[in-house]
Amino acid sequence: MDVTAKPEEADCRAVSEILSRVGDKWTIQVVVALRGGSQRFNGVKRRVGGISQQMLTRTLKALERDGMVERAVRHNTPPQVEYTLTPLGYSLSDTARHLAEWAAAHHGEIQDSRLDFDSRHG
Amino acid sequence: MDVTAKPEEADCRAVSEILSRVGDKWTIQVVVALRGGSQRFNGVKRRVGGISQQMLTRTLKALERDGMVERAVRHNTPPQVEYTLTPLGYSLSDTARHLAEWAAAHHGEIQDSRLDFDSRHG
DNA sequence: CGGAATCCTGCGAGATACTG
DNA sequence: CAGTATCTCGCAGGATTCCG
Repeated sequence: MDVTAKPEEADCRAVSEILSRVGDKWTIQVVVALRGGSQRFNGVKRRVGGISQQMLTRTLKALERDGMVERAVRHNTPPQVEYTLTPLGYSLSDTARHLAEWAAAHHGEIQDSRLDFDSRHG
Repeated sequence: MDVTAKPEEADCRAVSEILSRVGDKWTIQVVVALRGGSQRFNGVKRRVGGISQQMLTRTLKALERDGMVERAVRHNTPPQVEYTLTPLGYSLSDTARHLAEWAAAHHGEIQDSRLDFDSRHG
């Protein structure tokens, strides 16, 4: 964050920073999937649904790097890896909840506006 | 929104829905740029900084379609087009503020976690 | 000034196959 | 089970040019 920037500009950059990090297709869904508690790799995969192993691997690694999830390995056969949300990860999921509430509250308005717009234009 | 889905799943889908709509590179920045009041096309362009006319045109049109901004045309020479945030657009910018606060609060933690992670791995 | 039309590019992300 | 390694493709988004 640039301390010399004006508050509003800082806000703007901050938001776009998180969005570019968190606004991808899977990150939030994975975080939400982990809210209930620790999950193993394929457990998360099942919960998210539609995600490829590759994207899940990437997403989890990125989240681990950012301190959002913790990775615990048990060296058995078959191997087990548990993923757990950190407090930071939880706080992100709370923010996500806020987004979800906004979406639920205004989804109808948006749909209507689109229909109206589309009917007026071609 | 699917009413038959469980609450958590609904949340999850709702979040990813908004994110896929609002999580692009420019939407939020344009909304934030309009918080101060009505702006003309190139005014917004200057405020956002780094955006191409094409992307600004697209972003504004999408926001108009969703009922987030209003477009008012004055047929003079030179032509003038004013863009204004609707109440719905304002409410989105408030949600964005929330995201910004989260980012500001945890940016340091994330940075530290990344440095730590990168030093332990390659 | 405020766009529309066109071209071009990199990256997000899916599918598949292989490994420990 | 939990990954890694390629290969591929679509599309977000940049640059440039043209129009009323």
